[in-house]
Amino acid sequence: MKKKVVVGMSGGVDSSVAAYLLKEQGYDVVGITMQIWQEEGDDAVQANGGCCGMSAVEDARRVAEMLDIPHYVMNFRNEFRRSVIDYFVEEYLRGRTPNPCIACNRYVKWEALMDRSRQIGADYIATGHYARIARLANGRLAIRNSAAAAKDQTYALYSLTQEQLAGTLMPVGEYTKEQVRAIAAGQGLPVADKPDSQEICFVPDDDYAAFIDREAGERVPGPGNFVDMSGQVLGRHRGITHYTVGQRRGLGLSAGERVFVKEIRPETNEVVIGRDRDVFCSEVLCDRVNYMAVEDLTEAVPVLAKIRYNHSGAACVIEKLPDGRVRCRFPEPVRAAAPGQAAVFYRDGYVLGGGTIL
RNA sequence: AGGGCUAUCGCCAAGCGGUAAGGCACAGCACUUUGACUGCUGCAUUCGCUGGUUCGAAUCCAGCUAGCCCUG
Repeated sequence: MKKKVVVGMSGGVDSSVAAYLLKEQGYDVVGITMQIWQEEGDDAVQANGGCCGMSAVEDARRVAEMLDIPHYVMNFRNEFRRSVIDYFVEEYLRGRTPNPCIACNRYVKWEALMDRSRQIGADYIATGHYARIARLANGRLAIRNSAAAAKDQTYALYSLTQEQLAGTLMPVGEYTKEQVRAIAAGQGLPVADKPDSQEICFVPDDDYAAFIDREAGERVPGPGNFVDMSGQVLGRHRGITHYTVGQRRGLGLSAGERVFVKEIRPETNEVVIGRDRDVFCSEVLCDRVNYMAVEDLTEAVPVLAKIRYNHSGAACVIEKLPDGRVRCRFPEPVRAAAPGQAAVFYRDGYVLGGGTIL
C-alpha cells in the first residue's frame, strides 16, 4: 500500500514542486494549504503575495489540479494566533526580538499540521524546505543544509523533535532553486516564476511597531530614555518595541559617530546605546535547548553557531550548565546577539541543536 | 553697565579673499524567506542680519541682533 503524505502547499514554487516530486516517487499525495492569518477578502495582503492569502490558496489549488491530487484548505488561525502572533507581540513587549518563522515551524507546521495529517491517515508531512534529513551513525535523525542551496533554511528548523523528523519529507532538498524552477516550468506549473516570499507574512508593510500597537494597544510601553553605558541620558526613544539589539537606523541620535542599541531594559523602559564595538560579545547563554544530532550535551563541544537567519556562522564551544542552559563561548566575538533570537549549532554540517538566546 | 569671545545644513564641524570639506542624523534604493547589520545615492546657489571695500567675500570693515564668558 502506498504511503500517504500531506504536503503543505503555500502556493509557492517550492512546495508545488515538492508535491510533484512526491507524486512521481509513488506516494499517495494530499495537498493542504494552511489558512493561518489573512482574513478572507483582505486585498492588502494579497497584493503583497502573502504566504497565506487567497491568491496563495488559488495557486495551490491550481497546482493540485494539474498534479491530480486532492487539495484541502485547513484553518490553523487559532494555532497561528496563539503560537506565533501572540508570542511575537509578547516578546517585543518584553524588549526581546522574536523569530516568528521558527515558532510557526515548530508549533503550527510541525505540531498542528502533523497532528491533523495523522488524523486523516497520513504517514508523513512534507514541505518545500531546502534541507535534508539524514540518519546519523548514532541513530539520531538530523537536518543538514542541502549542499546546493544558496540560502540556509535549516536555521529555522532546529527545534524539530526526533519523532517529527521521522514523519517528515523534504523532497526539494536534493535540488537547487534553479532546478526547482526548471522542474516547475517543465511541468507547466503556473507558479514557476512566482517571486520568493519576503518579509514576515503577517506584517506585509514591514512596520512591526505599528503591528504591535494594533495588537497590544494600551499594553505597549511608551517613550523612555536612551542612556549610554554609564547611565547618562542621551535622549528620548519612541518605545522599546521600536528597537532591537544592534540596531542603528531610526535612533535619531547624532553622536558624531554611528551608535547602536546595545541593550533593552524593559524594567526601566530604557534603551542602552553604545558604539559599534560595544555591541559584540564573546559569550551567549541559551535556554529552551533542543538537541537534534545528539541526545544530550555531556561535555563541551566545538561547533559552528548561527545567531540569526542568514548568519554565516561563528566558531564557538558550547557547554551545558547544571540548570540546563547552554553557554556558548566565541573566540571571535559575535555581533548583536539579540535575546529572543535563536542560536543554532552545527557540527559536521548537521544541526546539532539550538536554543533561544537569553 | 563696561570688557572679551562666538555666530556655516537638524547636531558636530572644516574653511583664514577665488567661487561651501567631512562625520552624525534623516530620506530613497539595493541586499534580505525573522529582527538587525551592511552597501549605494541624495541632503546649505548658501555661511545671524544690514550695509561697505573688492574683478571677486563665509572669509576684510562698520553697524545691528543673539548666545557665552569676565568685571562692577
